[in-house]
Amino acid sequence: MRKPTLEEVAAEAGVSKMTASRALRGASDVSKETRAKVLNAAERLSYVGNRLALSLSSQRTNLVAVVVPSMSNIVFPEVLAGISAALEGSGMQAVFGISDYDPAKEHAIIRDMLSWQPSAIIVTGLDQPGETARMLQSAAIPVIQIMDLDGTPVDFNVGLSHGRAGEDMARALLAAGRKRFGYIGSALDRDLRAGKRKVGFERVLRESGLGFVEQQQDSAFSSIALGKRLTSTMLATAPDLDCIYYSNDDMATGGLFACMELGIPTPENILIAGFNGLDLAQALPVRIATSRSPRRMIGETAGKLAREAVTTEAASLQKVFSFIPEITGVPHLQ
Amino acid sequence: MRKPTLEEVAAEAGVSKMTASRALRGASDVSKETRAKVLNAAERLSYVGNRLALSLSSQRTNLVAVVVPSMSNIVFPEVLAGISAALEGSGMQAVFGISDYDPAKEHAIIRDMLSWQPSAIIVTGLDQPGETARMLQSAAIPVIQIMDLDGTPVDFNVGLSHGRAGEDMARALLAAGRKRFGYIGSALDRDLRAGKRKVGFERVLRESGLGFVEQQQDSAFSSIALGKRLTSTMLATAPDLDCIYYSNDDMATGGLFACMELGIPTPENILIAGFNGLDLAQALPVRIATSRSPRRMIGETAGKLAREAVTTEAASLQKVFSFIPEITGVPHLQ
DNA sequence: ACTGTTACCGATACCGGTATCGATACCATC
DNA sequence: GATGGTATCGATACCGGTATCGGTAACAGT
Repeated sequence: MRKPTLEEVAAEAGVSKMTASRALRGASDVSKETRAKVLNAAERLSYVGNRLALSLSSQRTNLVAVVVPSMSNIVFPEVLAGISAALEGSGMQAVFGISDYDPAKEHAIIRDMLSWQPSAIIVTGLDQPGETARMLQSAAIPVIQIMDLDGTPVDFNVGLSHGRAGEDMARALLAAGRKRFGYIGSALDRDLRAGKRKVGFERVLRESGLGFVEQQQDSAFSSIALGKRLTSTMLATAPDLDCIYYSNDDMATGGLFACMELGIPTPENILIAGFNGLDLAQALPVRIATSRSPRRMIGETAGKLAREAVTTEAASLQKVFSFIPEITGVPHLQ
Repeated sequence: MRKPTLEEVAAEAGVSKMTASRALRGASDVSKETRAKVLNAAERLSYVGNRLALSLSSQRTNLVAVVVPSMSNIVFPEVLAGISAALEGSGMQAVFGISDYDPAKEHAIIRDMLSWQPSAIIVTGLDQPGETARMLQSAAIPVIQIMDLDGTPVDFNVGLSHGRAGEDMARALLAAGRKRFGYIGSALDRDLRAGKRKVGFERVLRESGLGFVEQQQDSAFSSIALGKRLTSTMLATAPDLDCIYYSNDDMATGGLFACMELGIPTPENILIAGFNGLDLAQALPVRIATSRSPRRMIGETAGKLAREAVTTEAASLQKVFSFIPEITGVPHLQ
């Protein structure tokens, strides 16, 4: 009652294992009649090939390992969908792992993934600890680091500069005439990219002799509810802000909802600014300012790169793919 | 420059391959000194085991294949996160695939997944075509079908009755005094569970001698933007509705935003009802009615089940796990 | 009739691990 | 000193495929 093996299919078809293998793979050295016999036998036994054996034997898995930090907002699922779409039809398969923004867990997951001998690996960010980076390096497969560009990649790099994204947003908001800034973030110790955006933002503020008038941070991960709560708190103590920069759109959306409930006109009194350009942010009854991160595009690019990197000579491929997020929803730019 | 094999580690440590294998796995038949030598050698060569070989040899992969239809809203990512969390520390690894609500693609993906000889497989829904169901059956591994309960499971079943969820929502809305219902959905031909909710909802309406006064459907997949657009259209031709049932919370949220922009008071004039109980829906400045689907819980249950099913005798395990979504946001029930 | 091609197929050796069984050394026991 | 038990290790045979090379048959050319 076990699953049939190639050997059994071959026996059923009255040929050798090797011939059966060739027939099923559509190799050329098989006569039409033999091929038909084998295909037929495989059909009868409802044979499903064993990729463990295939991969062990052929020394290539066509697996692409993907490690992302989170699945709790829509950003990384969209990246995964992009990767998955780019891989479709190539015979390659993505395998996902979630690190929960935990470097130790990330290390363990990457190690685990590598033991499956993937043909390429896609990891989020550039800030892996040295030990992890070394492990990636010695894996002898294409390593594609995504989302972030601020740092030194192991190999390939697809993403955007979050420092620059923060700077650009700050410049846009200053150009829109805002002066009294608040910042609301969450889990910045773990979401390093959000931290980089904040640093970039602050840098530009300082250049104009400004800074954050008020800050609120929480160790929990970002969510609409958290953004709403922190915003209410902040506005209670600092009602004279004219702009709040959030760690991302989820938090910003919460901020907008808080303003709506408090009856504070946005963007007139307070301009809400986030990051990501989520569909949600686009559909909101009141637009918020945001930087559209090309998440899907990053995923697709990374997936395409994985395809190419396993077939093409690595040296001939572009190493860095840089995207610049478009800023939308800043009133006077519209 | 290839990756070192167990053989090489053994040579480095001056023992046989078999002894090295035992030492690395922490088996008992190895002296402390030998074990140390092997561990040391493995460390020096930065050896990473080859799970292909391990799994092929030991005949168990500890892989859990997971097939979901979509990654474009937060629902399935949350399910995946639940599965992933439940598997953590068990030595089992989840492998995800996305079917895009396409039965043919689903069949291909499942076939592909099965070729990796997973220890268990989790698929979404109960409505796989016969061919697919047969393939699952003959895989001789635990099959866990999630999300839906309305149908005949192959093996294990974790989810909720969407028909009943639709009925319950209809009853709640009727009890709240609503009478003129609209329905707005999307891609019902593909998202069968949304269709089942609609059917259940309509069944209850009919029992009260009612029905949908107006319907809007689109072949595109659900999104906030689509919900917003369809709602605007519907309210233009049928402004006298007092309740709109949506295929899910994304669509409903779009509906709410449309009402806000049109200045229609909700829930006073129009009660917006969705499905899922997304965090978003909870945080909205105006609450919408929704059924909280236990997505994370379904994922965790399925993951836990996968763990147990591979170690425990299948016959001794509960086959069906039924969840009943809680309805929130219906005014007079609060 | 003999040789050379071509088309097709099978035997064998892997891929990198683990299961299993047997071998060896050492010690205690009678 | 012979016997038996225990601890430790290695040889061998797989797991289920594929790569590689060699063999056979059929046919064409001379």
